[in-house]
Amino acid sequence: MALRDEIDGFFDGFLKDKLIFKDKGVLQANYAPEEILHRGEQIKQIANILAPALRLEKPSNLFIYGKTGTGKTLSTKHIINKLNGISKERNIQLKTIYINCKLKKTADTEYRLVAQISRELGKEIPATGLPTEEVYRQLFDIIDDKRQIFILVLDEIDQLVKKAGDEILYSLTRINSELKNAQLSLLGVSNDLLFAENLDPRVKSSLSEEELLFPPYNALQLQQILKQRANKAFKNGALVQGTIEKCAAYAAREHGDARRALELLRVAGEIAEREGKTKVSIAHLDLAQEKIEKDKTLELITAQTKQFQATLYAILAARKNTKEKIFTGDVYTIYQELCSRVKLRPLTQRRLSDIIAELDMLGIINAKVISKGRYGRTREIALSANPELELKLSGALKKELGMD
DNA sequence: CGAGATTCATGTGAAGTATACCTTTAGGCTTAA
DNA sequence: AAGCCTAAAGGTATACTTCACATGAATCTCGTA
Repeated sequence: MALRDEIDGFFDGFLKDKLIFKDKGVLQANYAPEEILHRGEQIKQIANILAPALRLEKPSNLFIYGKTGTGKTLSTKHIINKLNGISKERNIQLKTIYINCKLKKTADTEYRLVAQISRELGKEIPATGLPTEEVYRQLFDIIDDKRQIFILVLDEIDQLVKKAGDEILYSLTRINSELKNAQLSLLGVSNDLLFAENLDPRVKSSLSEEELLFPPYNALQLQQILKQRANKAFKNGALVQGTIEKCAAYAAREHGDARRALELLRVAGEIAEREGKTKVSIAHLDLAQEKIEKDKTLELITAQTKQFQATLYAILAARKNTKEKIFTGDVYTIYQELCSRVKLRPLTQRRLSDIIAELDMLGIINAKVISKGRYGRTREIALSANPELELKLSGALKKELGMD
C-alpha cells in the first residue's frame, strides 16, 4: 500500500510539475509546423512542378537533394499534405504515396519496396512467397483502376539504390508506359549530393526531369527556426539566455542540420527536466550532444539481427584484447567462440565478411579493405564510437545476446 | 640493387541450398435438391 | 451435382553456404651492374 501511494505521488508530481515543456511534440522530428521558415523558394518550386497534378496532368518527375536536416522531407511532406487537402476538397483523383526507403525490412529490396507501396494503397502483400512480377501486376491493377494521378515520394532514395541497385528505379520510371488510365510521378529525395552521378543515365535523365537543391541553413536561419519552435515547445523563460544561439551554432558547424538542432534542444530540455531544473542551460546542451549520439547507435544496433549483434560484439571484444588494428580473421575467431558460448549457430567467414561490410555501411564501424602485402589482404576495422560509448554498446550487446 | 615473381589471408562473385511463405489444384467430403 | 475444405505440388524471396577465382603490396628471387 505504501509503495502504491509512493508511486501515485511520483506520477502526480510528474504531471503537476511540468517544469520546462509546454508542448514537447513541437520539437519532435515528425512535427510539421504551419509555417516553414527559409524554404519559401523551394516550396514554391515544388508546388509549381507538382501543380499540374491537380488538373490531372502528370507532373514532371522531381529529384530533390540536399544534406540531412535541410528541410527536404519537411517541405515535401508539407506540399503533399496541401495537395491531399485540395484534392479531397475538390474531389480530384490525386493520390500521394510516401515511402521512406531507409527503414530496414520495409523497403530495402525491389520486392519489399513494391509490396510497401501496395500496402500504402491498402492492399496487403505477404512478406515473401509471391513472384516480384506478380506484386508489380497487383500494384498496376490498383493504380490503373481509374483515371487518376499518383505522386510517389521516395525519401532517402540513395539508401534504396545503395542496397538494391538502380534497376528498381528503372522499372518504376517505366511504369507509366504500361498504365492506361492513371499516371505516376516520381519524387525522389536524397541526402547524398553525389547520388545522381552514379545512376544509370537512362534512370537519371528520367528521374530528374526537374531537380531541386536544398542548401544548408546558416546559423542565423537555424536560430530563427529554433526560436519559432521553442516558443511553442517551452514554457516562458525556461531557456537560459543564449541557449538557442549556442544550439544553432553547434548545428551550423555540422553543415546546418536543423533536425539535429531541434533534437539537441529537445533532449537538453528532457535532461534538465529530469534533473528537476526549471531552466535549460548551455551545459545541458553538451550533455544532450553525448546522449543523442549514444542513443542513436544503441537504437540502431538493437534493431539488428542476433548475427549482426554478435559480430559487433566480437569486434568490440577484439578491440579490448589488442590495441592494434583489428582484422577480419581475428574477429571471426572471436565470433566463433562467442557463438558457442551463447549457443548461436555460427555463420561462415564469407557471410561475416558481408556483415562487416554492412555494419560499415550503417556507420557503426569503419572498415576498409587493405592489403598487408605478403601477409594477405583483409579489412582493417575501426570503431567510430568513443570509449565511453563503446562500453555502453558492449553492455547492451551482452544483454541482447543473453550473456551474464 | 632493382625488376619481376611469389605469397598470403581474405575479398568477391556466382551458383546452390534451406527456410518460410505463397497460390493453385486435385481429391475427398458434405450438403441440398 | 454443386460447394467447400484440405493437403500436396509447384513456385518465390531471402539469408546463408559452397566453390572458385581475384587482389595487391610485402617479401623473395635472381640476373645484372
